[in-house]
Amino acid sequence: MGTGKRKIEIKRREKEEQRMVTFSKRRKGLFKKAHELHCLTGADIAVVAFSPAGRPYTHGDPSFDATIDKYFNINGRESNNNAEMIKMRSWLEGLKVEACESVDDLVLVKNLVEEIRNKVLFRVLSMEEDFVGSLLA
DNA sequence: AAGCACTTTCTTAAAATAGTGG
DNA sequence: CCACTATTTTAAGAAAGTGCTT
Repeated sequence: MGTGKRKIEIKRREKEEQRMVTFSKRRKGLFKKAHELHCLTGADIAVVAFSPAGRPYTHGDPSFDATIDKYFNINGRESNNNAEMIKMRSWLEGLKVEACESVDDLVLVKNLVEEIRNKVLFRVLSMEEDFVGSLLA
C-alpha cells in the first residue's frame, strides 16, 4: 500500500536521492513528449539534460546529432562566424606548452585542454546514449 | 565485494485530456 | 464557448534492481 502520487512544489528537490529519481522519471517523460511532438508535427528535436551527477543525456528526432548539426549549420560554411569558435581557434593555434613562460600560461593551457576534453567526452557520451536508444527503439 | 549512478516497479493520487450537455 | 465529468497519463514515495568501475 503505497501513498501514491503527491503534490510537490516545483523547486529543487532537497535530497540528492530524490533529485536523481525525479531526474530519471521526468527525463523519460520529457523525451517521450519530445518524440510525440516529432511524430505529430515532423519537427526536428534535440534535447540534452545533464543529470545531477553531471552526465549528459540526449534525445533527438530524427537524431540528436542531425538536429544539432542543423542548428549550428556545421555542414554549411559561410554562416559559421560564431565568435566563440573564432576565439577558440585562435587559442588552439597560439597556445603551446613549449611557449609557456609562466605557471599562469600553463594553467591556461591546462584549462583549455580540460575544456576540449569535456566537449569530446560530452560528444562520446551523447553518441553512446543515441546508440543505446537505437537498440531499444 | 562494495559503491556509484542511475533505473524500474508498484501503488496511488495529481494533472492533463477527451467527451458531453447546456 | 464553458462547466462538468469521465478517462488517460504522469509522476511522488518507497524500495528493489541493474550495470559498471574500483
